[in-house]
Amino acid sequence: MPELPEVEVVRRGLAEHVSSRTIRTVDVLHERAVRRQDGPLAAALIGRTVRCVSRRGKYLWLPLDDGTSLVAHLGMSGQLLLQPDHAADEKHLRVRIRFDDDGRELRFVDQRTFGGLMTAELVPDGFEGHIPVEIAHIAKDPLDPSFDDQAFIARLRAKDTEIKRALLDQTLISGIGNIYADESLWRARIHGRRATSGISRPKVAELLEHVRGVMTDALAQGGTSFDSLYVNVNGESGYFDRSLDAYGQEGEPCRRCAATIRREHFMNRSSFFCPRCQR
DNA sequence: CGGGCCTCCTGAATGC
DNA sequence: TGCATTCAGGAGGCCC
Repeated sequence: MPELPEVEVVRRGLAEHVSSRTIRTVDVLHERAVRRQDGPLAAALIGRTVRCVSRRGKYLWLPLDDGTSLVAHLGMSGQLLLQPDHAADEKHLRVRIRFDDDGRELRFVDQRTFGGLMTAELVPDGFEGHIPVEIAHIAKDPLDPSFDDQAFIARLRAKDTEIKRALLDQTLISGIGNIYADESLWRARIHGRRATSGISRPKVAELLEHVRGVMTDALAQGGTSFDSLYVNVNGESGYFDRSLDAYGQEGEPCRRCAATIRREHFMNRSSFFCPRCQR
């Protein structure tokens, strides 16, 4: 389940291996893997040179030499792999991109097909930088140096919703999924169903610091548990290697107070929390 | 307009 | 043992 830290690990791996390379062929093996695309993906990509690899929240994009970009979202089970041309196709290989050189090919592999690729024009984003127009509505993520803490705190407190819903709202703050939402709320000792409007500014600021803390911790572990040389990035294996305090810990003692971690249904998924620490 | 529910999908885990 | 059901969840779309 790739969230911001896992996607950042992928970004770093890709940046090292696909920057400055020119695309020669594109094979789409599963139509669903291409989203919101105007015309064939191949037509938009062949002959283009990759400048670098950027990320916002859970979205990745490769700026190209014609002012467009190749945008990727891993969804639930997506992987971007760099493989030798002769390597056997993965069972869920969806898109194959070969370059105009002897290096490895880029493969988009996705079992559940919740992820996808598309091309999008780059549009100016603030004072510097550009962003694909299709994801311009995605908020900055908390590891972005230009993330505005005070604006985030004000917007969150003005919302009429529950705090966990707000953390998962990618137009308010991006990069947080179910796992990091639960972990951040546990660290901040806040129940996910608390009303955003009822949480003080300092408490929201503290929660934001816990979001950054858990992501930074995960990124440090992700960096060591993945082999960046091969970019065999698998969100699930990284997640299982991580030590979690709340998510998936139903029935286990809370590491802080020893109360039993509980699980509740929330938004058609699960929430894990400590009933004593998180009132 | 915005909150919040529904849906897409496949394979592992669970139930009987 | 085997078949059927449940569960996992990111985010666009849609309803109210």
